[in-house]
Amino acid sequence: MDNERRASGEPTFDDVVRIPSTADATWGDPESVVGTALIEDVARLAGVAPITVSRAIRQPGKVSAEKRERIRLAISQTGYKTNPHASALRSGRTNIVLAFVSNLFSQQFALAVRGCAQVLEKAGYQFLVGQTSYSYSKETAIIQSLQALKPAAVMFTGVIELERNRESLRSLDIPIMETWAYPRDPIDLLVGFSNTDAGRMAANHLADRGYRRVAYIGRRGGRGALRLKGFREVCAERGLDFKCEIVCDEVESVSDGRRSLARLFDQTNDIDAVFCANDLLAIGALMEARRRKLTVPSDLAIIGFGENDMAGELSPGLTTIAIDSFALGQFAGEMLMQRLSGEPVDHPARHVELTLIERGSA
Amino acid sequence: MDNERRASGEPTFDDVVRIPSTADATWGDPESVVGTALIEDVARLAGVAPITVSRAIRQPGKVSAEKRERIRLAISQTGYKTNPHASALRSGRTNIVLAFVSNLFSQQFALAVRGCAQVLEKAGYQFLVGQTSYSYSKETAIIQSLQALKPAAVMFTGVIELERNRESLRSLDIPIMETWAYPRDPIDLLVGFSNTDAGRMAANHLADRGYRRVAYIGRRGGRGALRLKGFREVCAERGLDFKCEIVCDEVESVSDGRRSLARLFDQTNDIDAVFCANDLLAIGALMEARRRKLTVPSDLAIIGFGENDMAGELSPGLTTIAIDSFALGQFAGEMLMQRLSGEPVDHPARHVELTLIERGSA
DNA sequence: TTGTAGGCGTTATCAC
DNA sequence: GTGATAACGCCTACAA
Repeated sequence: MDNERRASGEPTFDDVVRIPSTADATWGDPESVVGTALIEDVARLAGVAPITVSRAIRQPGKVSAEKRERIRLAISQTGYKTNPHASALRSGRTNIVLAFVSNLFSQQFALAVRGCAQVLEKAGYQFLVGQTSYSYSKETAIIQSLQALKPAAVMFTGVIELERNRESLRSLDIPIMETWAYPRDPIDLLVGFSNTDAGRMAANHLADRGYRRVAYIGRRGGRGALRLKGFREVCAERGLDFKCEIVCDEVESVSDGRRSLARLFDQTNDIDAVFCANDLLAIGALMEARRRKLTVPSDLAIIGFGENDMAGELSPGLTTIAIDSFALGQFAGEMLMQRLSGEPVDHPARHVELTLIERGSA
Repeated sequence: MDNERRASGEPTFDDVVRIPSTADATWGDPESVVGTALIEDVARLAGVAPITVSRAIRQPGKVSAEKRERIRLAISQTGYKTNPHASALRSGRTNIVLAFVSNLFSQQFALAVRGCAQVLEKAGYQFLVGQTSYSYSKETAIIQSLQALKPAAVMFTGVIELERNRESLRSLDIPIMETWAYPRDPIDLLVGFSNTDAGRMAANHLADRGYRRVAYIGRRGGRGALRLKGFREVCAERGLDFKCEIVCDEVESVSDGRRSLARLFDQTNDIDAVFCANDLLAIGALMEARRRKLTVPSDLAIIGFGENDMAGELSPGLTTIAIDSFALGQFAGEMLMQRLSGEPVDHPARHVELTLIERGSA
């Protein structure tokens, strides 16, 4: 039959694995049931009032062990699940933690989100991710909607720049986590690093290696601007000749980096090193340099930022400034957990280390 | 001051851009207000009953133009936002669409999610993403929670294998989108492609190019198994010698591919081509081949799947089987929109094309 | 086209 | 430690 379908240009069906229900007792909770039980049903079955069931779930310590056990049984018999909307409406709380990334494409953000999710999901929170797409209007809309959505906490892979949004977030009165930068005045919690120092490290490294005529490729705004600021500071301090800045506002792909290096050479050939605001751009630049038969690093040195997992696999390997994004996410998760469980947070702003990884490219 | 901080080993603060509130009238809705207005407040201000406000929001056609205008004004004066939990509790509906990806790391999934989000957000839905982490137990837990969460629709970058989960999803009675495969019996809606055909295409291409001793690197389960099935079918049909399968259950990074090719050579040197279940693995294999001074494709041909954005940037370029993930996501979004707006969906299972992109590696 | 009445399922509050 | 009562904010059902 597949052969007939193929002959007529139709796709072959995939024989997707099906795992029958009988086999899944391993994963599901054994006694669960399809129907939609209410707290009242559980209460009746356990011979208690609904509120006691609610307490047994939220504050087990306040219910006698005997009733707690009866309720536990009744819950598993009925397959009862709390209705999160009813609960949220009455209590003003949910167990949802939201993370917003500017860009789902970034490996670094994905790692951080995963690290944070791992910590919070372990504690029973539901972790969901949204995109801000580098857009202020979308960020504003999202932050407006948080007021009514009542998440337990919110995390951003970035810092919030609009004062009004900062104010809105503060007034939510929930833990707010900012990351990926090191501002003086975070909204609430912070796990980040100094982008200025990242730029400084890049310039210092290039200066140490004897490069003198340098350029920058990256976004004009946000963190890119901070990295550039640090970079230029050190250029001035150490007498490097900052030749040129290539503004590249699409920074999500290798081809953006390749095109940017091409644009750079349209402007000048008189450079010996380039700092790329992230590793994807740097890898693209590396590719373009190779295409132009330039030897890296002797004809052109390239240094990146962010430790893409391909950085070490290329030849020459990409010299870059790494952060441990997964650990950053875990720290963020742990700090959020402290707030959520009412513990005092001694240091609401945590710094994570930048590490220069020297490979062949600079 | 920064210099002192640096001297003592402390990080430099980032001077993050701050955009004051006065400047953001451009982005926010001009008349919005901080406070938490209720539908009742809007109704009073507009001189109508609360239910009329509700109608003006949900079914504007059923409210006279004059009142609609008064209500619109009152809403913007009060900054009223519907409470989604109250709304969900009463109506059993939300405007949240959830997407679940097995792996936030994949460029392809990120593109698909973005395509889908773009369509649904335009229509006013809130689009959030969760991770299933290739885990059945987590997938099951997530699907259980959907019952109470009442999303407007759900999308998966994959198909659901556990019968019980398929049943749970069906009983939600909301649009369910599966993707990334082409099964005979999707749960509800499908935008996918034949993984079996992808494997067949790979084998046919290798056979056409004269390669005879082939191997496979990829996951044992899920779509990897389907691609392998198609690949082996054609190997048998065309007399290719299938030498070896390297099971690699971590498929998220280039280094996994590199290690897998090394493991392959531990088993046999007698191969001339390898099919990698995704491009990240294939790129890793390419790196490892280069490290071993093998010439690609004459010593070893490599073919991938999925069109990572670096595939075309390498040299030799990676020959791969591409799908347009962003378009897939958009199709999925459009199909979901049809269901959500009550239009009939003529073809609930849509097929997207596989395209063999021949570059240098095979 | 508009409005009235009532309840969605849970939990805060207060009383015992 | 336990329970009765009421209310969270909105929208369905029905009536006018």
